[in-house]
Amino acid sequence: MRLSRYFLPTMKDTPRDAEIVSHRLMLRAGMMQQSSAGIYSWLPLGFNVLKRIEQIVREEQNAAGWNEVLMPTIQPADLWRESGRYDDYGKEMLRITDRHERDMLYGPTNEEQITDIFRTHVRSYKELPGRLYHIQWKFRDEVRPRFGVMRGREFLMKDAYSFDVDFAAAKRAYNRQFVAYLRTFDRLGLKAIPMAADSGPIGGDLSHEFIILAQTGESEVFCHKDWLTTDAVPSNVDYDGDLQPIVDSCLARYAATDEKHDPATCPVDAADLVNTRGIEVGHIFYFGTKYSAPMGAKVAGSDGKEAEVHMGSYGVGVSRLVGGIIEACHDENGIVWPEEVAPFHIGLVNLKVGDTACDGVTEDLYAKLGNAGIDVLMDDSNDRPGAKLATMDLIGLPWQIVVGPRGVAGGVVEVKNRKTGEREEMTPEAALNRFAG
RNA sequence: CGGGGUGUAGCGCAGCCUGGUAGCGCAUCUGCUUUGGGAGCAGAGGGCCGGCGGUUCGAAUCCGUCCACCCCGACCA
Repeated sequence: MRLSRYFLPTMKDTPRDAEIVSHRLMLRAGMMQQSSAGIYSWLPLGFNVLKRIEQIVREEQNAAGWNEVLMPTIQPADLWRESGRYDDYGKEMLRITDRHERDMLYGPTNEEQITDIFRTHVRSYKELPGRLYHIQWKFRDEVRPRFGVMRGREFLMKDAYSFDVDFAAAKRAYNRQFVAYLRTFDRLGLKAIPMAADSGPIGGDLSHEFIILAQTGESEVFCHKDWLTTDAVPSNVDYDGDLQPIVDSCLARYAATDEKHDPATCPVDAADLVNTRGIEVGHIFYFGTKYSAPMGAKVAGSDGKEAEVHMGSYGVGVSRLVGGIIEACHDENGIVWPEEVAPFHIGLVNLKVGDTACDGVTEDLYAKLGNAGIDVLMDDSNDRPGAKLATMDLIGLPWQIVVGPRGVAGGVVEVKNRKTGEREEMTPEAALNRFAG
C-alpha cells in the first residue's frame, strides 16, 4: 500500500478527551474516530488490525472444533422473555420497538438466540456435542463507557457456545476453550493468565477470566512470579485427547484478581508473588441448564428419556483486544505491534521522494516485497524525513526499511526493528532477502 | 446513578472574572528556499464561540435552561 493512497489521518497533538495510552495512540495513529460515547468508527489502519485479530480468534476456534455461524444484532424480545432475562437485564440492554410495535433489542449477548437455534434442530444425544460460535457486534448501554475501545458500548465479540449431554462432557468443551484461549492470546503476542472468576448462582469452579498483564490495566492482579517467565502454551494440541492435564498445570500456578485475592490465605510466599495490573480479554464459563431449562432445549438420551442440555459460553472481546494489545505493546514513540496483528509487516520509507536514486531503490523494493507476499506500507509522501520517521514509529509496524540519499549513495538502506530500536545498514538485496528470502 | 470537569477553526489552547463585532500554535492552500528524527520565510483561506431563551444600546463574556463529551466512584453474564 502506498501511503499517498491510504487514508491515514495521524495527529501530532493528543485529543483532549483521550486519557489512557491505547485510546490516545489509536486516535493519534488514525485508527478510529469517536462517533458518540463508547461508539467508534474504525478507520483503515484500525480496521486492518481488528480484522487480523478476528481472523486469529477464528482460526483457533475452528481448530478447537467449533463451527462459525452469524446471528443477528437485533433480536426479538420474546426470546428473552422465555429465559427470563428480558426483565432482569435492566437499562444496559438497548430496547427497540419496530414499526409494528414489536419489542426488539440490540443484542448484548446471544445465549437465547443460540439456544433457540439448537433446540430447533437437535433432538438426540447422538448429535452432540454442539459447538457453535460467532463474531458479531454487541451493544451494552454501559452507564459509563470509557477508555476508548476498552470499555465501549458497541463492541465486537467472539462468543462461543457448547451443548453437551452431561457435566462431564460439558467440562471437556470447557477445557477445549480453555486451551484454545491460551493459544489464541499467545498468537496475539500477549501473555494471558487464566484467573478464577465468580461463577454466579451455578456455583462450581468452571469460570475463568483471561487477563493480560499491562501496567495501565483496569484491575489489580496477583500472580506467582513464574507466570512472567513460563510459557504455558501448548503446541500441537490434540483437542480430542485429554486436555485436563494442560488445564491443571496451568491452574497450579497461582493467579487471582484483587477481588479473589486474600493475603491471609494466599498459598504463594510474598517473595514469589507479583502484584501488577491487567485487562480482561476473555471469559469462559459453564452454566449448566440455566438457559436450556426455561427454553426447553432437550435431547433424548441413550435411555430414550429427554434431558436438558448442559451449556457453556466463551467470550473474547475482539475490539477490546485492539486497545489491550496497545496497552501491553507501546513505548514513548507510539505503538509496537506484535508481528501477527501488525497492520503491515514493513514500513518502507523513501526519505527523499523525487530523488531518482531513492525513488528507484524504494520502488524496486516495494515491488519485490509485494511479489513475495509481504504487506508493505510505503511512505511515498513529500513530508520531511523527521515527520515520516515519527509517523512510522507512531503506527508501530514491526520493521522499517529507510531509504535515504545518504545511504543510497553508499549502496545501503537501513533496516530498523521497531521493538528493539536496533538499526542495521545493508544492501537493498540483503534487505529483500531478510524478509523475502 | 452520585461527585467533579470541559464545550471557542481540522487538532491543541488563550480570551470570559472586569460585556464593545475573535486570537495563538500546529494542520491546510500558494510561492520560494530546504530535505536522515514532526523545517524556514512570505502570503492566504477557514469560526452564527455546543443549542435555546433572558438581561443589555451591545453577549464568546452576565443570568436561566437544555444537550454533548471527559474524569473519579458505584456498576460491569
